[in-house]
Amino acid sequence: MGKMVTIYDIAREAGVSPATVSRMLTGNAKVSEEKRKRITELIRAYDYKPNALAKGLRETKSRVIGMILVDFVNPFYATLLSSCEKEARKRGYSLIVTSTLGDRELEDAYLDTMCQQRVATIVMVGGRSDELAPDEGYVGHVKRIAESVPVVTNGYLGGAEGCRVRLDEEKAAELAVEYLRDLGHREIAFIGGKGEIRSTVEKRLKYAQLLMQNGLPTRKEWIVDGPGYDDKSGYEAMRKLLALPCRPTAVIAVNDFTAAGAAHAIWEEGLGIPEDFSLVSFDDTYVSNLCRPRLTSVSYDLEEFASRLIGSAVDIAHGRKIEQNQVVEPKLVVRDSCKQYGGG
Amino acid sequence: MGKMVTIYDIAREAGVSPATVSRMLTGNAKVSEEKRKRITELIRAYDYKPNALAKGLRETKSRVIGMILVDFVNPFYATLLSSCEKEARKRGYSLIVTSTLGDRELEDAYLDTMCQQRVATIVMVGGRSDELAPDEGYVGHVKRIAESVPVVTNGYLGGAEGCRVRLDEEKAAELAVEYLRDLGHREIAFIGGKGEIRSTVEKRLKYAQLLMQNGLPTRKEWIVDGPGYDDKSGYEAMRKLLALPCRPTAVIAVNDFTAAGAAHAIWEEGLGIPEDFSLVSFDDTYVSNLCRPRLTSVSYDLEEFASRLIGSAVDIAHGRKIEQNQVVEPKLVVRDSCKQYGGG
DNA sequence: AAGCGATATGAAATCGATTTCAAAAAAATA
DNA sequence: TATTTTTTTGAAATCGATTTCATATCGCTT
Repeated sequence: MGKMVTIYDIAREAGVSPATVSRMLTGNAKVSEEKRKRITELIRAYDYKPNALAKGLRETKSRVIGMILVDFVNPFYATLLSSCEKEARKRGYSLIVTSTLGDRELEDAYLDTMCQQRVATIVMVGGRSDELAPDEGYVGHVKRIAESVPVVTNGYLGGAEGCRVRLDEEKAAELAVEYLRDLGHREIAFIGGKGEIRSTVEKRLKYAQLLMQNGLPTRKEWIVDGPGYDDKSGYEAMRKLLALPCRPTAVIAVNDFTAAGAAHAIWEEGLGIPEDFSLVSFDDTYVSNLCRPRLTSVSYDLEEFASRLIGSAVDIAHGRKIEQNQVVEPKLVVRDSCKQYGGG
Repeated sequence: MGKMVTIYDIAREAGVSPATVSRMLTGNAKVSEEKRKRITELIRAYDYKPNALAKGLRETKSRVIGMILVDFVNPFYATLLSSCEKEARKRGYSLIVTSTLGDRELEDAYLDTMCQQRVATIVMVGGRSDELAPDEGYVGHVKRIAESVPVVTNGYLGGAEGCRVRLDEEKAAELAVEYLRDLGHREIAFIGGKGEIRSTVEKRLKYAQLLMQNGLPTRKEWIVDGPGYDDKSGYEAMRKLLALPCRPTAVIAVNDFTAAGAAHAIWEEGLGIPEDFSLVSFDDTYVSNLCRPRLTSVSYDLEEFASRLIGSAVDIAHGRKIEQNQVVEPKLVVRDSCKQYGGG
C-alpha cells in the first residue's frame, strides 16, 4: 500500500507549519483566509485523510464506540444494531461490534479488546450484565473495565461509571396480560425461554403477579420454559401446553420466534389462531408480520432505545452530564392473533 | 476516566526499558526468564492494556477490518456479519461495521471513514460494487480508496488492489430451475426485486437461459420484479402472477422474504403450497424454516463465505499471497414447498 | 587469559496528529 | 509615530508502542 499523505506533507507543500494545518482541520483556532484556501486546495488535491489512530492516541480516546450484543441474527438485536449504527454515525462515531452468543469468556475477552482499542464508550446489551444475578467475578470485571472506559448497558451496572438504559419489561408484560384480560381471557399461559435472563424473569414475574391481582386462575403448568429462544423452543413449549388436560385459551410468548413456533404446534394439532388460541408475543420484529395471522406483539421503539444508548455513550465520552437511569416504555401493536374470548 | 497504565509504567516498575517490555509482549525478541517473570507479574498486577492506537500508529495499520454491508436486519447479511465477526476474532481482528441501506453517498463517506480509521482491509458485500454496472464515479472512488486500503468484495473490484469473493448466482439459479424441471414443472415464473442488482440479474438471466435450453415455455409476464426485497414486494409480485390468464405452476423467488410474501398471496387466493404452486427461494435464511410449509431454498454456506472474505482480508493485510478470484458454490436445501407436477 | 561470536538490553527515533508556549505579525490605541 | 493589544503562526513536546542501532553481557573457544 502506498504511503499515505500526512499533515506534514500538506504543511510542507503549503509552506506552513503542521500546526496550522491541524488548526484548520480541527477548527480549534483561527487560520488566515489565504492559507486556509491554499491548505484546503492541497487536501483535496492530495486526497489527504487524517489518521484517526494518531488523533486518537493524542487525545487518549478514539471516536469509536464498542458494542457488545448477544446475537446479530436475532432481528431484535439486528434492528437495534442498525439503529445504533445510524445514531453513532450521526454523531461522528463508528461502531466496533461483537456478538457473544452468551459466551461469558468471550464477553470478558471482548471487554478487554475494546478497552485496548481505546473505544470512547462500551455499549452492552444483553449478555451477562443482563442476567438476573450476575456473579461476583463478572461484576468485578465490569467495574474494573469501567475504570478505564465508561459503560452503557441495559443490565446491571454495579456502580461502575456509565449509565443504564433499561426496557420496561414489567410494563410490557402488563400490556400483554391486560390486553388478553380485556378480551375476556381468563386462562392465560406464558412461554419463556432458557435461563434466568432478566428480561424473561421480569416478564414472567409480572405475568404471575397480574394474574393474581386480577383474580385469574394461576397454574404452574401454564408457565413453560422452552430450551431456548427460537421457534423450536416455542414449538416444544406449546406442545406441552397442548398436552395439558386443562388448556389455556391464550398464550403469551417471550418473543416472536417462540410465538411462531407455538403457532406451528397449534396448527399441527388442527387448531387455529385466533379461533382456538389467542397469541401475544414480545419484541415486534418483522417476524410478527411474517406470520399468518400476523402476531399481536408488544413493541419497543428501538430507534428510541438506540438513540438513548448511543446518545448517552457519546455524552459520557464528552464529559457531559447524563441521566443515570433511563427507561424505554413499550407499547402494544395489535394485529390478528387474538380475539375476544367466547365472543365473535 | 483514570489514566491508563502504559508500557513505561511497567518498565519503570520492573526496572527495565520500555523496549524490553515491548519485546516481551510482541515476542519479537528474547527476554531473559528473570525479567520476563517480573514483567508478566506487573502486567497482571496493574491490569495493563496495550494501547492499540499507539500500536496501530507505529505499524501504520490497525488490527481492525472495516465491513460495509447493505443491511444488518436482513438475516442473510446478519448471519454473514455474525460469521465474519467470528472469523475476524479467530484471527485477532476486530470489526468496524456500517450498513448503507443502498445509500451511495453513505457508502462513499464510509469508505473514507474507514480509510481514516486505517483499517487493515475493507470488506464490502452488496451495495454499489454489487450493481450490474457501477458508474464511473464509483469505480474511481474505490480505486482511489484501494490505493491506501485493500478491498475485498463480492462485487466489482475494478482492478483495485484486493480480491473478489463472489457467490455463484448462476449456479444457484440452475439448482432452482433444474430441481423444478426434474419435478416435471414446465411453467416456471421468476420473482425478482428492485433495481439492477447483480445477484438478481445474474439469476434472472440464467433462469431465462435455462428455460430456453430445456425447451420450457418462456413468457415475459412470468418474470416479475417487486418494488423491493421484502415480503410485501413478493406479495405484490405474486398477485400479478395470480392475475395472469396463464398461471405458472412453479415460482422461483429471489429471496426468502419475497417467497414468504408470495406464499401469503397464494393463501389469500385460497390456494395451497405445494399443492397448487411449487415455490423455491434463495438464501436459505431462518425465514425459510419459519414458513409453513418450510421453503425449499438455495443455500450458500455463509461460514465459508465469511471465512473466505475475512481470511483474504487478513492475508492481504499481512502481505500474503491470495487467490484473486474466489467463488462460493450454492447447494439446494429441499424442504416442503415443492411437489411433483401432476404426480402424487 | 585473551578474543570471538551470540544474546540480551537500553537509548533514541519513529508513527501522525494536537497543543502549549513563545514569538512574530497585524491591528488598535494613544 | 510609538506603543499596546490582539491575532496568526511555528517550534517542539506529547500521546504509547515498536524498532533500529549500538553497547553491554555472557559463554565459549583456543
